[in-house]
Amino acid sequence: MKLHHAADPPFERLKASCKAAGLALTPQRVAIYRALAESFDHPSPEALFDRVRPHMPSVSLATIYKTLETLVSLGIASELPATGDTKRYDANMERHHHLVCDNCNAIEDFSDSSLELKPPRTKNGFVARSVSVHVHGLCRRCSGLARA
Amino acid sequence: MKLHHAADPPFERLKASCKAAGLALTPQRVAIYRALAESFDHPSPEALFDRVRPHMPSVSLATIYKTLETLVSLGIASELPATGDTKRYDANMERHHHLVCDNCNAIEDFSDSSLELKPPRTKNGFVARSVSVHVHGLCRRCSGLARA
DNA sequence: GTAACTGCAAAAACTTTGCTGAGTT
DNA sequence: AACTCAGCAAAGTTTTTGCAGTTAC
Repeated sequence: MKLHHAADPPFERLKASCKAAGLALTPQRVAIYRALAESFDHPSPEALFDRVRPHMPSVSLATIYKTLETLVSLGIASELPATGDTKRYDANMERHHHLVCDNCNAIEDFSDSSLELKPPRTKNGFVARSVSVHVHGLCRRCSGLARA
Repeated sequence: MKLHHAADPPFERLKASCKAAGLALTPQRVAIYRALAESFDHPSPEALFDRVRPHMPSVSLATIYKTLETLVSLGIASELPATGDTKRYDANMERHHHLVCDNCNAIEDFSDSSLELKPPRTKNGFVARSVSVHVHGLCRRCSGLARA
């Protein structure tokens, strides 16, 4: 199946971003960005590695790290503030917030108009640019386990 | 000077928590918790190590790590969600939010009634317990540098 | 006195870097 | 053809672990 045609938003987005920055559009970047864009659990580099490998067995973990850094610098992915041992990434650049499981460290997106915030502003010399909300608690699975 | 008398809230808090949990009140725990409670920049383990060492030259970094984990399990400190290479801790357990500098990774506390949030609730199987807000931007120093 | 804790050093886990052959433009 | 990039392996950080002597209770 042919996936790299025009109606492939992640591919087009990556292509445009690379072109604008003068970077090569390599198969690794395509595969890694696609895997990230299709993930909704904010994967660690290692998790992304495991998802890309089936499609591209030769890929290396070092390339995952380098590529994630590249995607962040292109502005099409971000590193999430997270607790725990590894970095976590997200390709969803729209405004959204996070549900963080304090037990298993899973992170899911959510949007909630009751949590809409006033626009960032200046505070005490600090120049605000964006706001993110973390709701901590227990995810469905862990809260179920806790009850069992 | 005598610091361990009754009018020493951090010491009393730690003492009570240790007693309740059946843990020993060691000089290391006292020094580390005190250093954390007196810090307002959400130090990394390494930074805390540097602050404790002048008072207790024999302390080891491994003890800092173990003690921070203990303080979190006692509920008198927390690990912050953070980007970057190291963990960050906070002994301020009151509701407050964070200003995160995207340039130097400094984290400062702030409270703002305009950011007061509705109480946590259940969402899609997720059981919410607390909410934290991260305002990203540039701290006074970095925004000043950016302008210079 | 007993149980728990610290410091040390080694190990493990995570991330970055330098280099060379290969791929993109 | 020039330049950039991926993969490998080694190095660098950060964090955890095991153990023996020491300390708190």
